[in-house]
Parts: sequence; C-alpha cells; structure tokens
Amino acid sequence: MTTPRVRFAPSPTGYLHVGGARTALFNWLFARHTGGTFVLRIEDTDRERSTEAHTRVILDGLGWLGIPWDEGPFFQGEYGPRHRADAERLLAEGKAYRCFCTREELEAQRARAEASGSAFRYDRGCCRLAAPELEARLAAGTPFTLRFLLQDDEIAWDDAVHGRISFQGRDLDDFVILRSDGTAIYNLAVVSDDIAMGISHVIRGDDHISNTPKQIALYRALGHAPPVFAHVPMILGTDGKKLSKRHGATAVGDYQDLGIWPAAMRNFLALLGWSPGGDREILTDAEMIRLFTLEGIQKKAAVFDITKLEWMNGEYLSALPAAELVPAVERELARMNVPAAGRDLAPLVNAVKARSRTMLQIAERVAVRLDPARGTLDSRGEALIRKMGGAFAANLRLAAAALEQLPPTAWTTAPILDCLKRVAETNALKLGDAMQPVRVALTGSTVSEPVNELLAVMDRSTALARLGEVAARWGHGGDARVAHG
RNA sequence: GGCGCUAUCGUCUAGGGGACUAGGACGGGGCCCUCUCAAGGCCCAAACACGGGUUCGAAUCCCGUUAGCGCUACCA
Repeated sequence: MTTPRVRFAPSPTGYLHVGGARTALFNWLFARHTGGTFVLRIEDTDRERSTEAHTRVILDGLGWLGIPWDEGPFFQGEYGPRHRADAERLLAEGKAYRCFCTREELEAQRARAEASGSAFRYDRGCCRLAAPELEARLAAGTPFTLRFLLQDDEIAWDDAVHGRISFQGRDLDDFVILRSDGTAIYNLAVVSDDIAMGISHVIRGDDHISNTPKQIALYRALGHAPPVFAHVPMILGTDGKKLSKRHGATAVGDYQDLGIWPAAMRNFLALLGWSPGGDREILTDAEMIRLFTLEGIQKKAAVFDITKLEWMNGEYLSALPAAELVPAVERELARMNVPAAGRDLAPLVNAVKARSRTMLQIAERVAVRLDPARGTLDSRGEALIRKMGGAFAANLRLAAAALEQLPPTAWTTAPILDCLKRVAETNALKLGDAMQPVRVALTGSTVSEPVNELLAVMDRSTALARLGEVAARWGHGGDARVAHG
C-alpha cells in the first residue's frame, strides 16, 4: 500500500467551526502518523455563499491552531471543466441522464410524496424520454440538469470508525450531479476531486454518512475504487444539540479571543472523540501523532465542555516558559490600552501564569501589576477590609513604613519577605494579617502570588506610592474603596 | 414520515466474555499543605438506558424497545 493521502475540505461559507477544526486535526494526525500527505481543499462551488473573507478566516484559523497542510490550498471552483467532463462521461456511458424538470415540478413531486407520507424519490420521468422528445427539448434549448442513474443494489462499506454500514440503492434517489448552469453539485465535485488528488482516506464528519453511498456509486461509475471512509462523530453543545452559535463560542477564532493556547486547543480537541487508550490527558503533538489511529475514534457524539478546555489550558500556561507567552500578552495589553512599551513582561507573566487559565486572565493580572491603579477592589477584598476594620489600615501602614526602609538594591523577594516577617513579629501580628492588606492594596484582590513575589515583580517606587496612597486614603475617610479603575 | 448513526459517572473517556466491589480526567464536596488563591497530596459522592437472548459466565456478542442525533436541495 502506498502512503495515505488525506484531505480537509471546508467550504468557505462560514467561520472555521470547532467541529471542522477537529476534523482537520484528525486528518493531520493521521497523515503524520502514517507518513502520508495532508491536502487542504477549499470547496467554494457554492458561489452564492462562498467568500474570500471566509477562506481567509479558515486559513488563519488553521494557522493559529498549528495544523499545517502539505499541499494546497486548492480551490474546487477551479476544477469545473474536469467535473463537467466526468459528468458528461457518465452521460455518454448511460450512467446519468438529462432531467428537464423545473424546480417547480420537483417541488410539486416532493409535496405529493410528503402528503402521501412516503419518502421523496425522483420519479425518473426524464430518464425514459423518447428520442424525438429529447431532441425537441434540446433543440428548444430547455435547461436541464444531469442526474446520476442509481442502481437498486445494496451499497455498503467498512467504515474505519463505525464498522460496516450499508444502504439500499432503492432508498436513495437519482441525485443531481450537474446543475443546469453546468457546474457540479457537491457529491460529484468531491468524488471527482478526491479521485484526481489521489485521496486514499476520507476522514470527515458523521453528517456525511448519508452522502457516502452516493459517492461510492459515483466512484464505481467513474471506474475507481472508493477510498477508506472514516466518519467522525459530531460535537454537541451542553444541551446535547449540534454545537451552534447559540451555544456561544463555536468558531476557532472565538477560542483565540478567549485566550486559549493553540497547543492546549489541539490537545483538547484531539481528546474529544478520540482516545489513545489508558489514562492519558496531556499529550504533546509527537505523542498524539504516535498514538493516533482511526480505530481509537469514538462512535458517539461528544459534548464540548469548555470548563475542561480551560483547565487544560491552565495546565499548558503553567508549564510554558513565560517568554513564549509574552508576545501574546503584549498583543492583549495593547488591545486593553495598557502601555507596556519598554517593559520586560516576562517576570510579570511568570508571576501570574501559574494561577491563570486563559491568556486573558494573564493579561489582566499583568496589567494590574504594571499599573496598580487599574486594580478594582473585588468582593473578597472588600469583605476582608470590612472584617479587619481599622486593623487593615494600621497593618498596611506598618508594612508600608517598613518596606520604605528597604534600599532599592534589596528590592527582591527574599529581603521583602524578611522585612514583612519582621513587621509581623515585632508587632505580634499573624503573618497573614500583615500580608493580606498589602495584597489587597496592590491588587484589589485577596488572590495573588505570594506577597513578596508580588512586590518584587512591581517597580519599587510604584508599589510604595500605591501602598502609601491607599493607607492614607483609608486613614482619612474610612472609604473602603482601595483602588480605582 | 423515510433512511442512517449512536447509547459507561453531570461532562470527556478506559473497557473489546471472567483481571470490574466498573478505572482515569474535568467539574462538585471534604481534609492536608499554606501569608491568600491556585497548584500539589489524600479522601468522598457519581455511570454500564431498558427488555430479551447466547454463554458456566456479559459493560463487553446478538435481537428488540426506548431515547438522542444526522441526512432527506439544481447547499456543502
């Protein structure tokens, strides 16, 4: 067997859906695992709905996700002549026929079928047109489509994920392969292209199962062996319905905006409907590639659980070196209008990434440390101030005064920690009671990295100014607002 | 309606006749650690849709029921 050739064939009629992204990922993993080739083909034959902007979004989405293709992108719209030639060959060989029925006539047929409670199936009225009648219509220039003449036999295949699937030809109808304007319909275009591109394995969504028997019939009529089909399950929303816009984020770009790290997204998507077996959760690309098999794909549709994605993303952010995160944080800061030019963000990112689940959280926390004026007192911070009352301000002043004595050269974690510990000791305070006011004053929140690290990561002058300002404000008015923003 | 697909904790899943008092992960609850919050460690609650078979033995094989989903265009 020669090396596999697979393809991802999205139509540019919308954004890159996570379901599509996962299909692309599976194709890529399979290609890499088998040493095969991954082809990208844009199926833009629906001129009405296809746009270049959508194509751009899909390409960018794959780029961001980190799924590279080996060949393409090819554009299906460019293969019209071949599609037409294939269709005409089928016509010449008596495997397809001209259909002069108008949309209205077909509508009526469909309505009748529905009314009688039976399934619609084209009645082949145009199939047995007498020669003179046919000539007359052609001479009159009556528009026609080309329909594939389907045999009644069983059409079955061994699906790589579902096992044997079979359809009865008589349950299918003579579907249109060429529009009256001479362009190909999906099923023909796909088969024609997959043959031309030497595709050996078609890995695509479950929703294409019912197209498969038609395509297999086309392969045979065209004189080619069908490829291996692998139909991967759908991705559902939390309500069990097909994932769609109303479930919130469905486009790959949405996850980029949410602050998901591409590698985490790949990992999460791979585990949605595929399992390497055993208890593995966090996998590198190399491991996924090594372990990937079509047999490991789940038959059942999977619910997209964003909470687990965020957990996994957090795992990645914690493990990644801060330097790798910095460019993305800079972009986010720019979007938030936080001036960060000339600042080394790595220490800041490093300080906050361990307890952040998204890039958005990292950026927000970095922003607060860069410019403490941005911090807004949160509910927990406020509760703490209420609870401690005057002690809050008193302890804050003690800490600020002591920190003021620390020379700039000693403004690093260890000396800061020593200093704060001394404050607690000499004033018979619990360490936490000395630390928390500082934390809240600086971030507006009771949640942060250890206070000594928090201080060390900020400019000494900004931190001290901030501490003094908050202590003073508390002392004067009893105003519980600690930070503005 | 017709055709097709699917069915293990709330969710993602392991499991492919005995190793199952059904394992892991997210989420939830508790404890430990601790200057807070995470992380980490330990523990708890939580599932084989239902009914028939086959078999000495079924989460695993077969059939049916039910439910969910998909397709049913001169869309892809």
